[in-house]
Amino acid sequence: MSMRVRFAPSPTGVLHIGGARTALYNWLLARGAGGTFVLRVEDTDRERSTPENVERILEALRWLELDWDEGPLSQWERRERHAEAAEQLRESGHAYEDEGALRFRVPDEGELAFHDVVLGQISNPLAAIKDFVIRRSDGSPLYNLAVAVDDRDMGITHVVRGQDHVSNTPRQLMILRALGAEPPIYAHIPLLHGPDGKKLSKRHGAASVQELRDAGYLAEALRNYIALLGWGYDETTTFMTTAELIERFSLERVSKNPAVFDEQKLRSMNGRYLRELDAGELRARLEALSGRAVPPEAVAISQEKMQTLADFWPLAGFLVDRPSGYDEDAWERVMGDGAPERLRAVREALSALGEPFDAAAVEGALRDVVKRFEVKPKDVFQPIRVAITGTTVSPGIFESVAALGREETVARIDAALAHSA
RNA sequence: GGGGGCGUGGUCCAGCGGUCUAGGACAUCGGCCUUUCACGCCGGGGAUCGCGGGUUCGAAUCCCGUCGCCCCUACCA
Repeated sequence: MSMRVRFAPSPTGVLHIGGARTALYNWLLARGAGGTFVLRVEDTDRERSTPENVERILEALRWLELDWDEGPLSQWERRERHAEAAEQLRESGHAYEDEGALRFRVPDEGELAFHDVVLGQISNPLAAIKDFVIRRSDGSPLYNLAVAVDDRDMGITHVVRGQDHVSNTPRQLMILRALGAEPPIYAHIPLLHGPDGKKLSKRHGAASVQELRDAGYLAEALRNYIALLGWGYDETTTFMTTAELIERFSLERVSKNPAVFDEQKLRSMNGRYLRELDAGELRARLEALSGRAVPPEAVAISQEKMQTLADFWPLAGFLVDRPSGYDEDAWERVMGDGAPERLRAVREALSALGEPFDAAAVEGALRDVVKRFEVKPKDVFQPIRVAITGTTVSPGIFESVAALGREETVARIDAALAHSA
């Protein structure tokens, strides 16, 4: 029997990080074993389970590059099967009618034990589980029934889901057993918390893959980071390609305790992925995210300084648009005594510069000015930086000036000079 | 209340009875580099492994208790 794992997101239209990690673990498991990764929707809430919401989830999964082999089967298509199973359970005496709803009968005593791949042996006294509703009075199925029936019908062999479902497992096991079905292998992975120890939510900043994508994170970096949230390969490995992740991932090594999502670490890892990207590829991604054309030189001089694609704009956006104004703080600090005079000298030097107007030539001209005025390099460079970018933070000044071009640089210096007057 | 699960520096992960004076990453601090910010490199601080017992020559690692946190206990998923 080949492995079949399934991911069943809650179709709220937003793929939360926790859900993304669950999907990733399922996907890694299936890919690593040459098995099948399938999707399905089992949320019976009509408000949530809309085609639009489901499509948004699928988009997020596609962006993460977690391809699936089938599905998702919509909840509504399987309604018949759920109804049949409920009826079967009623007829066999495993369930009974209670004020219109159908309840599953749980024995008053006894013990239900099962093996969990990450948690080990888990045992529950049945006395602690009340008879539970499996079909509402309006005839619609409830979660525990739907899951059990779907797992059976789809031949699911491995169920990897959040630890909040541990307590539901005995109920699903009882339904499966009453239906005469073979139970799958269960693995419950730890939950994700925000920095305050509470369940991760929007209050904690970016909490969905859609938000992370828009914030300029790379899918491959996110996969790497998320994989490490509850799993580790060995003592020292942090960076792994997706191929390595697939090869090395195993449920047995998944941690048992809840993890806290730390965007700073994601940023740091993303920065490294960004730096290792081919410049052309990075440019393509910047353009895809922003929908704007990005000059190759702008990418080249800012690549080593960004951590996310969004960082590009404050860093090198001055090469695309003329800054709308000057950062007040920066202006104060840099445009003090003598700065205008030095800027004028820079202006003349650059104007007089021959071709090619490249970083090396610009450096020569600017260092001449430094020498002539007998000041520190930054006394010349920082005013230029503020003049052309509006701030004190930018890529290297020679590269920046060369990338901007003589004409535009001079124009911006003139504008700054006018502003200081 | 009942049931279940978890507990290693601020965060994530490693550690599975001795090689642990507990390792790596992020964060933090200091230094180098230097035109800013980063990157990179070097170095530092920070954990009596929740706490208390026990087993053992020896425990972060095994056992018991205790405390804390989380989950389920819905005609939510």
